[in-house]
Amino acid sequence: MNNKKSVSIIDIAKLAGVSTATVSHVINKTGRYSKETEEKVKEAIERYGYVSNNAARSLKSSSSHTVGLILPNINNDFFSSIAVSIEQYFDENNYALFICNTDNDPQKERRYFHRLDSMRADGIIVISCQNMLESGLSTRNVPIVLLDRTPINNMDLPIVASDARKGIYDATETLIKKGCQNIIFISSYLATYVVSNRKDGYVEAMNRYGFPASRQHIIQLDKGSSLINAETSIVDYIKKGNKVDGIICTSDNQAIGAMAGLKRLDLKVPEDVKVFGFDNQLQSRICTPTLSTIERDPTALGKRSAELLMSLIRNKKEDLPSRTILNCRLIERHSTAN
Amino acid sequence: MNNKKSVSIIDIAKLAGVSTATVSHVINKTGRYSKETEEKVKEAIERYGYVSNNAARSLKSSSSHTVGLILPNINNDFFSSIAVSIEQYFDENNYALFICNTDNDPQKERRYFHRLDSMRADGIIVISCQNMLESGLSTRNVPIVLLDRTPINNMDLPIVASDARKGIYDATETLIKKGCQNIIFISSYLATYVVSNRKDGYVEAMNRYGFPASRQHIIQLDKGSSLINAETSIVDYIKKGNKVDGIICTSDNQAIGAMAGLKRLDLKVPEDVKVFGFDNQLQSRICTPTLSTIERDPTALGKRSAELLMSLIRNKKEDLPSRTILNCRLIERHSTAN
DNA sequence: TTGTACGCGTTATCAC
DNA sequence: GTGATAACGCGTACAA
Repeated sequence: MNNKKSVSIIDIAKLAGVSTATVSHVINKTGRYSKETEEKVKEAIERYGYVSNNAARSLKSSSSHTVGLILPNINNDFFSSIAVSIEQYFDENNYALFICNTDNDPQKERRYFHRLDSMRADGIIVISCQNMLESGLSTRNVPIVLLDRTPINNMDLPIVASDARKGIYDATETLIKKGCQNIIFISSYLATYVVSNRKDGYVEAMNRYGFPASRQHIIQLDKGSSLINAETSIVDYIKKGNKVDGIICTSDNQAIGAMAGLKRLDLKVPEDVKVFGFDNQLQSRICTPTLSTIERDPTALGKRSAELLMSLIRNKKEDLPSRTILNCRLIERHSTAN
Repeated sequence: MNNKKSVSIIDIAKLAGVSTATVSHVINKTGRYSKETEEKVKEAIERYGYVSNNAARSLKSSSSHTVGLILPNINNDFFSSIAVSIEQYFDENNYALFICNTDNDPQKERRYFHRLDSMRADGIIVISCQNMLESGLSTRNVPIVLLDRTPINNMDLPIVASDARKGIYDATETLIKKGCQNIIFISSYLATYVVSNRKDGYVEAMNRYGFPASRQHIIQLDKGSSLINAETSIVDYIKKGNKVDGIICTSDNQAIGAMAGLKRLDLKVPEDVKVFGFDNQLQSRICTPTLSTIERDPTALGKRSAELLMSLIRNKKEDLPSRTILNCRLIERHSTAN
């Protein structure tokens, strides 16, 4: 279309008075050539601003030196931190990262899969928004690593995730040990498999200490702003006569919303109700009172998954862990103080 | 490497008993063919999970149906909102968006430019981290749109940005009209061209109303956490004996840090000091007191730049605005109340 | 509806 | 040890 000016390897070869093979060798530092021709070629490349055509390179090598990251929403601290971490790793290793935002739309996830496949991506890291993966994700044998979310049928793909179950368990246990008797669980609208781990952690801890954790102790929010939904939900819940002196949330925003609701009801945090958020997002340090929360380590998650994918790309399939589960860390702030 | 299974158009042609040309036509809905052959071809594609090879397609057409977005840091609400907006636009138009994170590193920005060039991107949107663009950014005539930040030499590239100068001017004027006598300006460590617009807005408003706006009224933060740096800077500044009853910041985090510093000095917001943030990030609604701020509209910025780029890609160079400047909106909350 | 030249870089083979 | 020649990968588009 608009690329009359495009300079190809052939032009460089002519200008340097050598063959295209030699130019290729100089560029890739393969094969043998004299210092002299190296100079000539490099000068020609410099003078004419030649940039090699990756399309041609990918066509021949069936590899684009590109890796895809499919995620639900970059507009989220946790995911974007993961993305930054992965991007850094691959940049250092001379791979480009293609970030694909699915907006939590399974259709879009599938489309991006095909596109990555089609552009000969060398590997894919997926934070899936699907409960169940389809078979035949990729026509070729592209290495795939599942990150954070683990669809029911993992299809033997390696997984890197954080132990949210354990994190929530610890948080719940902490509240119990601080004397809370009526701890409820607030969870997002998201597909069950995402939150089921977290709910399990809550239920396990409650049962372990002889507290009930039935359906009425669990508030499932509607889709929309978790901050606002949590606020109205907690107000409704307490107005109905339910007792609450502890809340475990599946996000910091839910917790902040819940605290706003409690304030409207003249309940004090942490004196009357203790609250745990999830993810240690910036706002947990800024809200009043400051929010205790559960930290997953997005940087570590990103790095681990990137390393794993790189090993797969390099064909070292042996000795690779099929599941890498990183611990969460409790961060106690004012919202759960005694 | 690892793609023994890769199915090409040739395989499909053989299996359907037609030529590759016909397969290509069926896929692209070009040319004419019978319903019958269409069925055969589609079935073969389905059965063998054929995915067309974009590398070959790009090689031939010199276009990848891919657009690049180069930005300083996805791990930032403002930029990631822009990215989401742009991604949606291109997804609807059947283009893939390649998001490139430069980490504010000019070297990396250049590398990504080359890579996009090399992979035959059809267009590029850049939020540059460079004061000055180099010439010869692209070997080919790739359409480029500058977004948000406007390097000194814009090289006649179209620009989409928000009128931060006017936004800051309005905020400053608002504080003046509320009776503030000693308004200072806190700006980030960033390269001057990014903040110079904003500083201009502050200086203009101050001068307009006869207030001094000299170097000592401007605090330039060091690199690092703006939240923490703003806190310590404002404490130092006031301890030195400087009077302050109004603060204009170039980010919400700076404002929140500044408010923390004021609290340490037992100064009350908004009674003793009124504070304006910038960007209307989530935390401005959550902090105490809630923060007045200046909103740019990332979604609109993204959409406008995407539309503009699309027009350029479609070769409609006429009648396109070389500068698109969107207004900012003041959002007044508790930190500037009377 | 098909045959086929083309786009461009890679790499194995061959020549000096 | 240096370098050239040419086949190859795969989809597109024009001529037939």
